[in-house]
Amino acid sequence: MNPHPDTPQHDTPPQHTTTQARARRRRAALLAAAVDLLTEGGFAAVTHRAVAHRAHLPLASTTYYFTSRDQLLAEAFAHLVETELRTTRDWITTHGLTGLPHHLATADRTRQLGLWELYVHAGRDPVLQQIARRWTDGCVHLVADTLGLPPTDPRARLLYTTLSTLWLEHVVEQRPLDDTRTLLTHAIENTLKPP
Amino acid sequence: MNPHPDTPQHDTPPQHTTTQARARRRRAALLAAAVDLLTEGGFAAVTHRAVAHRAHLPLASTTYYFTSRDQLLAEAFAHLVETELRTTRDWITTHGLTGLPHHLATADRTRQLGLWELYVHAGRDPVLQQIARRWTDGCVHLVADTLGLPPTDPRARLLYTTLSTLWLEHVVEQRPLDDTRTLLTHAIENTLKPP
DNA sequence: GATAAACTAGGACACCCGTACCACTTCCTC
DNA sequence: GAGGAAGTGGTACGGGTGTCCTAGTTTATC
Repeated sequence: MNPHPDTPQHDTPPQHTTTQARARRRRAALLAAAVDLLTEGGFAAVTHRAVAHRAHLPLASTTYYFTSRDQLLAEAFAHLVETELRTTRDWITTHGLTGLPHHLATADRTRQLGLWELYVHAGRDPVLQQIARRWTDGCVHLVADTLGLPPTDPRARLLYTTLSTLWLEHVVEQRPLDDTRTLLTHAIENTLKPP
Repeated sequence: MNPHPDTPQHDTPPQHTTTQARARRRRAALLAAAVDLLTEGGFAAVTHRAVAHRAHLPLASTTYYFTSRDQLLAEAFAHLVETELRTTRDWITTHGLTGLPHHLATADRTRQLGLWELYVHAGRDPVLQQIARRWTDGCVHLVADTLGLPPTDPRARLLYTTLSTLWLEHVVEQRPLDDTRTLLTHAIENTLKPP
């Protein structure tokens, strides 16, 4: 939460931290800045200069710690996916699947937009594509766990497809939340009832 | 299909066409070029220069016929949506819903990617957002018609959510087509069987 | 303490971008 | 036919981009 996690101290160089630790912190700061920019302004907002400026680091640090912008984006995507999976898992375990619409309503919309933006972009980049698959698999696994089904159960897979679209539509089109809620309960009933 | 629909003829100006018709053709050529570029290289590929070059027209023509790049993108999106809806409707009426995976397999993947890319981007632009809503509504309507349901039937809405995700995943993640097929048949059975 | 390695910081390069400008030609209206 | 509007095409401007280069500083290893 420190806004200046590693501002260079020209006058008083750090003493009780090794430079390696400092470098690690800087790299993490750059990554966090990239994620933030991605969620705020979308894909095009993640530029070397913007990232460096956000992290309070010189421009060249971005090319030093990341070989290219693509690599930076890939790592940012992976980071975002992991964070989002963990957050959603926590939320579901305490509130259940039916509470998801409320989660959608309270969550940061631009953040979700950035995630989806990168997801679609993954269709044009093999590296990102692999992360996108991990994302889908993680979500399906999450749904299966919540329903007490094996991860390969097609019912979990199907319910996730509905969940996914409802989520995407909520983020992109900003449809009324009540419709999403009723549709979701419909879907859950459908997948569990007809044995 | 003519690669040079309106190449300027410096030496022999057109005679049997008025300039207004020529201008209309030029505008359409620019729009088509924008759609092509969008589907090929994604969002960032649609630049004034690239569009003009693709349409074999001078750079300034893009700013003459479109007030800004945003307007050009919006019109390209609308055009793409309309075309895609019509194409899919034709396909479904002749092959049925269960044949959709085959349609996905044969359709131009990059084109679909461009469509989704723009769809997600619509979350950041109110004008595009409206087009995105029209797209979803059109798809739901299409599904409802095929199933013989009223357009407001939640079952059509739900089936579309599954369809949508399967489609998106196929385009982005390139999952094996067989899984998509079996999941789709599952979903169709689920939505129609359990009254 | 010397030497190599890692890191920092600023600037520069070449490129592409959206858009504006300006002569020029062609068409439509009176 | 005259004059204004519409359309055409080449170019310039200011700005932002990814990446590279280089000189300086700090740290780790011998």
